[in-house]
Amino acid sequence: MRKLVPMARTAPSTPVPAADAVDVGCCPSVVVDVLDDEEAAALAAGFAALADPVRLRLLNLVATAPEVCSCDLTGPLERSQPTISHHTRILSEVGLIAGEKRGRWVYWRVVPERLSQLRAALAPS
Amino acid sequence: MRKLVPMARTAPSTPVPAADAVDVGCCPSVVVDVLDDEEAAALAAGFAALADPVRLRLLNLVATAPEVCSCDLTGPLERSQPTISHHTRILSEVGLIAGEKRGRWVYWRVVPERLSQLRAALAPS
DNA sequence: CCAGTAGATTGGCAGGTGTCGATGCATCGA
DNA sequence: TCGATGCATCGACACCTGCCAATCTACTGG
Repeated sequence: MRKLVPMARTAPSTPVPAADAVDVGCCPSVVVDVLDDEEAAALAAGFAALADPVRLRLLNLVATAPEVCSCDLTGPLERSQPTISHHTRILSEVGLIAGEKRGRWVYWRVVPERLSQLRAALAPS
Repeated sequence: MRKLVPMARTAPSTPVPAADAVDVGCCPSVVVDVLDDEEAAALAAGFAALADPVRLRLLNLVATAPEVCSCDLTGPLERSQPTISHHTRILSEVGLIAGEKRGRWVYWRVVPERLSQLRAALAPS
């Protein structure tokens, strides 16, 4: 710890008096709220799903079309079918995409609400 | 591949005609643009920095105060000093926080512009 | 100059992650 | 009914990541 600071700064013991009370009720923000361990873990899980280039491009492909079949992902993403299945699974487990099986194929679409939640977590207000 | 679709859907070959031309020039969006490998990798690196509960809470502590000393992070985050140093390094390497050394201490603050960039990548428009 | 302190670095370990080939399961067409 | 196909699962491998103890570096105060 330090004894004296060369510049005046707010005490870390009182970061922001009562900002968590203004919480919308659905999406805590990293910037304005005070995160506890659970909230941080939940948000981290969401961002972890976005922390891979292949998954980001997969999400991108699904987002820029009404819906996309799994079979149309292996080509553009240049990954094997099991790998694509692995990534769609991860994205769907955190609720970023949702799949519907029709016949032999699975069609994916984005879940914009989930995307908005993660985006709100980075919002300054 | 499939021969016939049970429901009409847009061809994957033309996801969105010319959306990348409307790019702001600074922040590609997963939802509206067409991501290439480099853009996806850059974004993924940013989200990877947010994909850890300890780092999220660290960012949270720094964001909810004008600036925070490293020595004031080990306590709330309940991690050793090398681990805190490890996390501040990762967050600063992706530009989410910036540190300034004053005397024996390093004071951290958030870089809101970088946060906005990542947030914009999740924006629907 | 020297002892004390804040922070960075190193080394090592345990667990997680991305990838693919092989295989299993369900569905469709013939 | 049977072969073909789209997708999920499994097993294995290489790599990455979070963590800490020990150590190093830079700065302060005496």
